[in-house]
Amino acid sequence: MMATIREVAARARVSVGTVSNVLSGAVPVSKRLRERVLAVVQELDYQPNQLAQSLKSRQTKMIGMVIRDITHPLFAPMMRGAQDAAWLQNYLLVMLDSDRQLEREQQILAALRTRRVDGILLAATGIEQAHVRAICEAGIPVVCLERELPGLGIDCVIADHFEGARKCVAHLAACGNRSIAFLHGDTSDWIERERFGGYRQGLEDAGVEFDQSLQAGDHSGSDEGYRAAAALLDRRPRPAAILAADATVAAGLLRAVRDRGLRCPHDITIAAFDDPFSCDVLRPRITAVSQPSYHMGSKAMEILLKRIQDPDRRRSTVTLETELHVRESSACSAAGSGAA
Amino acid sequence: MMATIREVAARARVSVGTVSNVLSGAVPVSKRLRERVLAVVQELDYQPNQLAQSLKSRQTKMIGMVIRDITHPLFAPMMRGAQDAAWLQNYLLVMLDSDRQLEREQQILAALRTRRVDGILLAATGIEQAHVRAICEAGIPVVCLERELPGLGIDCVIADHFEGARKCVAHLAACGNRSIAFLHGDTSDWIERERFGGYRQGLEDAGVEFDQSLQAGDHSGSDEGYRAAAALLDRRPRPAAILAADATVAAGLLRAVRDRGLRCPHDITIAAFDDPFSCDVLRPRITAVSQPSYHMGSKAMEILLKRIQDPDRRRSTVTLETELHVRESSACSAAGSGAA
DNA sequence: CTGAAAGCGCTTACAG
DNA sequence: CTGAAAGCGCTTACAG
Repeated sequence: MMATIREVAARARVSVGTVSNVLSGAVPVSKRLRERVLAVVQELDYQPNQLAQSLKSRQTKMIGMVIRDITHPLFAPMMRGAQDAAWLQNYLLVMLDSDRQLEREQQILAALRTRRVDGILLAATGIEQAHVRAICEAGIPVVCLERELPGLGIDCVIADHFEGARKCVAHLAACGNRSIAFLHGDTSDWIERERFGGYRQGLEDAGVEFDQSLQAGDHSGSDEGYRAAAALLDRRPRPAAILAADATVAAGLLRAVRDRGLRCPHDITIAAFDDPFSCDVLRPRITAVSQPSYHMGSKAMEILLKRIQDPDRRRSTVTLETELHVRESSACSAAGSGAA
Repeated sequence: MMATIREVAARARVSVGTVSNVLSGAVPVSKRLRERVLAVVQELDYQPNQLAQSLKSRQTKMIGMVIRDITHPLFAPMMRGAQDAAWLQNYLLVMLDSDRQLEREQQILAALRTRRVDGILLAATGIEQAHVRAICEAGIPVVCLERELPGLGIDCVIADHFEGARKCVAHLAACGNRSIAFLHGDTSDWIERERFGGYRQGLEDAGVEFDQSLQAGDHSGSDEGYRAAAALLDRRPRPAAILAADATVAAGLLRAVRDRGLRCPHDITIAAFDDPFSCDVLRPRITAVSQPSYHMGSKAMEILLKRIQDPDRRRSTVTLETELHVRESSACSAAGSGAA
């Protein structure tokens, strides 16, 4: 169906080597032959078979990106960033969705390996598992997104959750909120712990004493968040502000606020991580600390491509700043009612 | 770095053919040799090079899916559906995002072609362009999602927008709404015209005369929707219900409703296409006619794989039913206040 | 400048 | 059952 280099060569009455030389440009070819070859290429709509090229050159110019959950809004910009950075250097980014299933993730990694992708970007789940180790040991460069990986000696790109939380608390405090509660998500997660650490730092910076009774929750999930938020909201005196540690508990928080007929920010100030409600039509819009997803994706790709160039490069972890989006849910005169 | 079949053969003291036979299972191999081979395979963590396999077998077991805008919520379930259907038949689905840029789409298609994917799923933009034709002529099976393609003779999977609109209007009418307005999106788009057609059919079914003054708008976009919706809302008497033709004008509609302090569904009933605000925390939740994205993806993949098996198969267009999600924005006693 | 040949890592008839 | 050989579609020294 598709023309091969041999057919092109035959039709142009040259050797296949010459066709290859014309196309690659690596070796000079006389104008006469070059034009004859190009004419035939055009005529046959010849496209070199990259499989064969890759077999020789030992590179596929293809990067795989494994996404834990393609429906999660965090990842769309990340994929964009990675893809844009890949194009700049003539790599094709292929995206795979593991749907939070470890087994699928494993199959995907195996499939990428057997197809000899030049590198892999991991925004996945089971990143500490043996199958990732196998990939690394097979010599395929890997860059991990979102969290650091212990032991595998691979590059990572993460967001500065600690500092993000600190900045957010500073903002809340600057608005005059003294009793600032923390609505926990999954407390066993590194990211959550960083955020909590930054929260405490923020309190300290603001000269507010940490109050154990202003903490609630220890699991992710909208219902979990709802229950924990209810406990905080029903406390007397009610906290002035609540910082939700992840998007799922923030959703629960919002429901709890509404169920009580509380108005935000009038009765309660709210902020959350991960910009949970990208939904523009929601009112009030929620103040959020978001990860720089696009930048994380592009940065990770840049690092990956550098490592492909130079496998002995020093391993690095890049920490990128989060962004604080001040919106109506924490509006106050001190900070401006900044609707972005 | 990665072991080759030759190294395995040498180490197991057999021929490469024998290794291949053991691994493929196509030809019986004595137990003794098989075990020796498998032991070495294990020891070296040998993974066959799919590039070489594909070169021989002329199939890559890889399907490419081109997505117009990976950030658009419509596509996530579609990708999931396609991926699940692909795995079932041992194909790897790779997803590519064209970011609504025709040039990028073109590059992606070229990249997929040169990598000899076995088939392509298209949820793209410039599908009438020459570069798609080139793909088809190169003999790569293509299935198109969302809308039919003229002339190329390829399979398509689309949603029944006409019937979706008709059902929705039937619901609105059953709730007692007589004056049902239509907020147009991009009137040059086939999908929009289908929806409008279904709307008119629905009115007719309900015995309501079509009223030209209950139409507004002719472009997509939140601001465009806002303006057109404002015109409808400021009309006296105000329409009882408004059906928004796409997600962007629906967003504008919502803003216009709020700006006027109108309460929904008390003052006005609202419904929209494409389930625009997946955002669970939005109140009221909006009644919506959604495309069966997951099913569209899986169906398209099934058709594609069938065509790969049998290139001479009869061309088909599959039309799938939309889903009507009745929610608070159109709550009424007649239809139940059905929060799904 | 141009062509013949070897080789990338596999699979698959074909002998033995 | 097993191995030697040809071939998938390319690229790249190496002669000429």
